[in-house]
Amino acid sequence: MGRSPCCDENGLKKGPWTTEEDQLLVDYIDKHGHGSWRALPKLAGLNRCGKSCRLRWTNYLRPDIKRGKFSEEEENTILHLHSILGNKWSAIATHLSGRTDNEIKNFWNTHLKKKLIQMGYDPMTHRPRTDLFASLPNIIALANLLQHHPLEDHAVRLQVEAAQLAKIQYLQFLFQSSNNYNPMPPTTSSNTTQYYNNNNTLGDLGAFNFTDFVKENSASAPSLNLSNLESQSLFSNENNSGSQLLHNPDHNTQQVPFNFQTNLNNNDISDDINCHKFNFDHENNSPSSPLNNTNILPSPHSSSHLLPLTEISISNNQGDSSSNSTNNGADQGASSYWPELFFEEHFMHDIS
DNA sequence: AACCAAGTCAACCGCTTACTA
DNA sequence: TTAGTAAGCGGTTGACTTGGT
Repeated sequence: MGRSPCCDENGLKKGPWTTEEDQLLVDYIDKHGHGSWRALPKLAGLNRCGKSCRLRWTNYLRPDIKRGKFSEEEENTILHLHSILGNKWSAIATHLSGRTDNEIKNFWNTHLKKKLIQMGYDPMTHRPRTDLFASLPNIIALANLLQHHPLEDHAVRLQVEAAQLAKIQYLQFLFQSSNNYNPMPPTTSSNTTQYYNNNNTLGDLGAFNFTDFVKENSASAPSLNLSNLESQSLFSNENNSGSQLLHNPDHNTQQVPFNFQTNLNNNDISDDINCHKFNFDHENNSPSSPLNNTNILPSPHSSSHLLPLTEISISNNQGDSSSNSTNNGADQGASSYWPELFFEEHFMHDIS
């Protein structure tokens, strides 16, 4: 496939558009429509490349563009859709009338991403961040707190939690580095849980004996006992509500966060997305998203402001052009099966 | 008032897919 | 089937703005 020639040639103008150029473009499109973008600049009397004209029109001059601050509702919608679609800005934009993909992308990068990070959540997976470096600001804040309010109960408790977090993080690191961790579903036929490397073979540790691990650690972590784990269905195929795993022998399906699992054979997934249960899972006490607890997400029944999600495809995106640079959030959510369960809130509380 | 750092956002770049001859 | 072109997309850049010192 050849690349379209770039506009550097012929000394075409680049950079910010003037009002005169805008007017020329608007006038031309009003009269003739855009037709071929490549041919448009000459016909419209613009010293720009067609691509530049198209961008200017679609991102700025189009009459149906809504400008100005994003409303709270729009913000919620973006968060909601991003948790499902990842960085599919154009797909997200189709559900926010008047907003362009570029605008949404900018808004995400400058506002929403930071917001999630500040709340301690990974903006790509929309899940609590479990890496030590992500927790570092909290630990530092804790240290400062202790300096100013030494030995307060709350501060002491936080300190203990921070120390435990560091320990757990170290454990996780050991497992991952030993196994070249790959989130194949753990086998449930016995208490021996096997972990696989990228070739779907056992990693260096071979079969990791979860039972032994639990026994060894249950003294310091009360929730780490098998009956607890079983009752919480962590290792059951049923009711994996906190982080649902899509079991599929061909390994092409992905784990989708927030209990979201769409029927891949169904083109219209709007019902799945709009009506899916995104709320905090009280039964298992396992929040799977920052949005669950904080009501940032619109409730499934109040999402009437969402346009139908009829064009969204959550198929295997391996061949998608957008996959060349960064994974979308849903993809990344699939990359950590049990460690994330392991670090669920009840675990963290008990282990501290 | 001047400087600097951080934030914002329009525009560009480079890639991909779709379409067509 | 192949190659060229058009258009769409997401990431990145850089000019501009804002706020702090």
